[in-house]
Order: sequence, then structure tokens, then C-alpha cells
Amino acid sequence: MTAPPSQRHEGLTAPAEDCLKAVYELERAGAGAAVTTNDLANRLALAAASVTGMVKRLAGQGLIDHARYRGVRLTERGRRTALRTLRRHRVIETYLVSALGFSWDRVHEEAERLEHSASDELVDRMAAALGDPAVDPHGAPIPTRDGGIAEGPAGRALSEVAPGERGRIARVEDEDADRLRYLASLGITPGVEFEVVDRAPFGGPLTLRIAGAPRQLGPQLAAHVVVL
Amino acid sequence: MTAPPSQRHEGLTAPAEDCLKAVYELERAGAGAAVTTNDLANRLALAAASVTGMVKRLAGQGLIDHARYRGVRLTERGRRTALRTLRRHRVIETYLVSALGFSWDRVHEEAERLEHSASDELVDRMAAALGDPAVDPHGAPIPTRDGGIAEGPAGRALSEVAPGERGRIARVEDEDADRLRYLASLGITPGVEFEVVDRAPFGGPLTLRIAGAPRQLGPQLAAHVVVL
DNA sequence: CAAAAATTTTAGTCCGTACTAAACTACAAC
DNA sequence: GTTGTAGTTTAGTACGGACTAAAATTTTTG
Repeated sequence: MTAPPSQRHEGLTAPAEDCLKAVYELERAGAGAAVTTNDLANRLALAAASVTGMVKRLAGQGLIDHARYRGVRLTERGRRTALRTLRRHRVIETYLVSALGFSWDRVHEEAERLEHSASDELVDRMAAALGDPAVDPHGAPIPTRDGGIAEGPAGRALSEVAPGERGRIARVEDEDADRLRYLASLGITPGVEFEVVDRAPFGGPLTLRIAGAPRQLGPQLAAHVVVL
Repeated sequence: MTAPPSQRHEGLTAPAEDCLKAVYELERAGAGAAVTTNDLANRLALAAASVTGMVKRLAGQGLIDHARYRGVRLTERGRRTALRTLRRHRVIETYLVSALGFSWDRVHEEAERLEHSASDELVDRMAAALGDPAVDPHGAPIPTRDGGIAEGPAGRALSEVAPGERGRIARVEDEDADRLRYLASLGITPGVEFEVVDRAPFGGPLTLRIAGAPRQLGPQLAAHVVVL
């Protein structure tokens, strides 16, 4: 008997997929360094010991390389698997916003659950229904069906832009619903043009002009807004 | 800490939701009698001992009543919970067919997974996008948001219809993809009008006329087609 | 109505995922 | 270069969900 215990993409459980995705995202953020247990534990809101356990299982499946006490790296297979999960996540987010009228601050949570149960076929149909969009509602690139991802031009943080410069919001790297709602209320969403009017020193607020109107924004929020 | 271990509607795990749904459906089919462990084990493709374990947990949560050695019954809370799961399932099936172009024989599997991770809000949005349909692609009634369900006129099995009678296919109570595909190829889908031309005795095949064309159908299949 | 058959439950095991507490490494600071 | 601390792993526990095998109970049958 031993039926496959439900809801699995290639034998991976939901926590395992979450872990791979987290490794992928932390590797990306962390400029090539190995991802530490602690970082993973923070990201996944787990105790470090739990991460060690998960990491061992994933290493046993050949999805990550684990050097004891020195962190983990995705293997090629692990990377492909993580990208498939990421594709599911981002397509679902986009579909929820574009086809079902969800607001961008509420889709993360929903996609976080659905990404583990939606089949690749469903996800492909959703993507096709939207004309295969390249980015999700937060401006993050959607991995393609064949495992590619357009990381796009690097961009820089809005908090680094000097007064007088103009640019366009590329993406918002935050998942918190309250912060996303607040940013949207300021008009800070992907694709929007802005000009930095002023930047107060010592971590002070940024003053922007968006669509002619002046906007103030704290530096912690601005640090997660990527602009071009 | 102890974060809610993901993907749960009111603290219920996916297997628990499946079990409640199975109890609901078996109670419905079984004319008021208590549902036996064996029936559940068959329906859920589990060992009987596993069902006993699940049943104990659900009884502990007040969702079913369990009399040792004599089967289970849903409590009022259990019934409401089962209906919410059933609503998610049927709305999702309908959405997949109507909005995303799935064929009716492939949606069951997908919905079986998604029903556990889709939020009620998502399901309500899907339903609204379709104009709050009353039945799913197989003709089964979709429970309403407020916990009601229109069981509709009883109907009878197509296998019971006498030669010369006419009627309309109400629903197809089968989930097997191959059989559904076969039925669709014969034109047997909800809403279709038919006339029984002949019924061979001793479990022989049924001869129908559908849209003017003659069709033959075995009695096992016909037994799961409900007509009005 | 007693014995046989079928059903159900208990007992014991395993795995994945979590936790805490204790032990172990690595690295940095002195 | 030892030592302290931060970070990591091990050890031990728990729980849900699954299994098999054995015991208990109900039902059927002779």
C-alpha cells in the first residue's frame, strides 16, 4: 500500500519545499556565501535545531550540500526544484491579483499555501491565462516553465538614490501585508516613476515626488524598494 | 512559538478534512446508518487501523461521535466543517473547468489537494467570478457560503429507468478519470436529455438515444448516473 | 445457541516535523 | 594562542499519520 502521503511535488513535503525556496532566496541575497542554519531558522521561523534536521534530509536527497557547521548550498537539482516552487508561488500571486481581484498585500500568505498543492499544469494554465507575465505583483521575476529566471538588471535600493535623481520602482522586496498596504497608499508600486527630492541625513526620511505629489518614506522601508 | 503547522482550516489537517468529508458522503449514501470503519478505510484507501486512529482524534475534537465497534456519525459541528470542505472542493472543480479550461475528468485530483490549502475567501472569489454556480461539473450541488446545501430532487439511477422513458442527466457520481472521459465521449454529462430505448435483462447493457444518436452503456456505469 | 467469520480496536513500529536543553565547533578578541 | 561567545549540532521528547500483527468484539451461520 503505502500511498504517497498527499500533496507532494516529486516526493517533497511542504516544509521541504519551503526550506529549498528559503535557501535559494538567501543565497541570492547573500552574494555567493553559503547559507547559515541561523539565517534559515529566522527566515522560516523555526528553531535552529529543526533546520538542522530538515537540512540533513534534503542533503540526503541530493538537493543541497551541507558542510557541518558551515552552512548549506543548493545543488543543481536543488536549484531547479526551488525555482519550480518559486514559479508556482509567483504565478499564483499574479493570478490572484490579476484574475481574482486580491490586493497585493494579501496574496503572499495564500500563495505560500497553494504553491505546495497546485500542480505545474494548473500553474501553467494560470500563467497562460494572463499571457505569461514576466513579473509578479511585487515586481519579482517569475521563473519560466523550463527553469530559467530573468534576474534582470541589478537595480539599487531606493534608500541609496541621491536627491535630484529620478527613476522607476522595479520591485518591492517585502511580504508584510501592513507595510505593503502602506507603500501602496503612498503610490509606491512596481512601474511607478519617482524623483527623490530630499534625503535627510543619519537615517532620516526620504522625500519623493510621485505623480507630482510629495511623499515621505522612512529608510527601513526604502531599503526594500528596488529601483532602476 | 509553536506556529500552527501550516495549511489548516480551523486546526484541521488535510487527512482530518478528508475523513470528515468521507463520513459526510457515506452518511448521505448510506440512508442514515452509522458509517463503519471499513467503509471509511475503503473510501480513503487507508488501513482500518489508521481510520480508527483518525476517528479517535476527530471524536476528541467533537466533530464526530464514535461508538466503539459501531461506527461513527458527524456531529453538527462536524457536518458544518465537512460542508465547508465540500464547498471548497466543488467550487474549485467548477472554477478549474469554467475559468481555466480543465476537462471534467481531471479536476477531482487537483481539487482534492487544493481544497485543503485554499482559503474560504479565495473560494468565495472563485464562486463569485462564476456567478455563484449551484452545481459542480459533475452535477453535484455546491454547498453555500452559509453552510446550506441543496440536495435537490432525489432522482434515480439511470440503470433503473425503464425502456421508453425519457429524462435528463442530473449528475454523475464517479470520480474516476477514465470512466468520466468515457461517459463524456458518449455524451453523458449533466443537463443532457436522453431516452432509454432498451434495457437488456440480467445486468445487460442499456441502449439510450442521446441527441438522436444511439448509445450503449453497461449497468455498472449507469448505476452512478443520476437522472431526473 | 455455539462456533466460525468478519470487523474493529489495540499494541507496537516508523517517519517527518517540530520543540528544548545540552554538547560541540569555529572564530574572534584579547 | 588560549578563551569566550556565538552559532550549530546532537540528544531526547512529542505528536500526527501511516503501517502490520495480534487481540477483542460483533455478526453470521450451521
